[in-house]
Amino acid sequence: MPAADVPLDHPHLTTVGLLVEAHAGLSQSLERQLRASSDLSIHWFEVLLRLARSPGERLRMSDLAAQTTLSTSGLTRAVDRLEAVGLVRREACPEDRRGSYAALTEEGRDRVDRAVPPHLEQIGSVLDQAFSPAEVDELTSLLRRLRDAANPRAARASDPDPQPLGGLDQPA
Amino acid sequence: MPAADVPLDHPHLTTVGLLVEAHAGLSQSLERQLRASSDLSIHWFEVLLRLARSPGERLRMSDLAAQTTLSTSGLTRAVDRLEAVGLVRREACPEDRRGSYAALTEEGRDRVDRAVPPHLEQIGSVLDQAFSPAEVDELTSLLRRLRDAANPRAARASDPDPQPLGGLDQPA
DNA sequence: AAAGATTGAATAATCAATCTTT
DNA sequence: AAAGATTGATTATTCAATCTTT
Repeated sequence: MPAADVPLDHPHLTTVGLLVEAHAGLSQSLERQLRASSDLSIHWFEVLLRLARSPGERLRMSDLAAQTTLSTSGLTRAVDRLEAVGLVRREACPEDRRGSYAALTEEGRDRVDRAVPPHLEQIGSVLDQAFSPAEVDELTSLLRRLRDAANPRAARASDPDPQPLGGLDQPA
Repeated sequence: MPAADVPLDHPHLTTVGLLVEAHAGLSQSLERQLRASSDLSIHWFEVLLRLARSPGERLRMSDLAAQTTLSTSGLTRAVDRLEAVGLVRREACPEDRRGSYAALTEEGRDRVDRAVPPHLEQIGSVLDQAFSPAEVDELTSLLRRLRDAANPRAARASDPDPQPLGGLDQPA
């Protein structure tokens, strides 16, 4: 017999369920858009964007892995494929010869540059449909705190400047 | 040369990035917990939970697919595996013989019942660490609207009772 | 011996094609 | 012919093991 006291409809299960559904829905819709406009998967776009934002448009393999959803081996394969189509190039790492950089090629940079505007348009259309600008900010702030609580590692890996809130002085 | 006017750091990219990171971080942490306490993957748990919440503890394959992140073929394989370990059973569908039900077995029901409490504890510990109760409600409401905007199909598939906010009368 | 990165083997997810029933 | 579900082939992801450098 089903245990009557197991809270199958606890609100926290709903919260997590909605996070999963929101993520899945948005990912699918963005993937479709990126595929159609720029022939990129959402994962490829994510990798290229992270590189484009990094100094020298390159990043150590392990740092790049920490900034994406991929394991280090998963990232190795992804970069293999990106390299095979000429969007990314591996570069040797002079100061630590164990290491390796993934660097954007000119073609890779070009592809992100062209992919970003229609991508932003799509994101904007979803967010504008659902929220006021203030609510987008509110959502962003809540998601950042959730991310920090659930995944302290990624919190450090990305977000070079967490929150320009002022007031917190010396970096310790 | 890098196009100077491409907004690589547009706030909307950050919002989406945080959604992805929050989802990945929470999923990983919940997966670890479920694996350790109940030997279930987060996907299996999700499937079993959806079934446990459904009338008769069963659901048509396609409805179940619509409520999860899986495609119909992905769900077929997942149910194959769940059936192989005895947590789910397929049942014929009398009123439409093309169809098929996935139904919880007694053992399956037992597994969810035992998995839910420690799972809720883990979710609670993350949410309580990051938010006040009012903020959890705020986040939930924002996520629901985002989900509805990004994925109208899932919005209908799950959530039998969207929001007990009152005021909106006839279902039309 | 530990860190950075890669590889082999195993697992899981998808698309397109197929089969049955409506 | 369309809907529900499954299967074959392909692709992607992970874990554990390996190799090189520190």
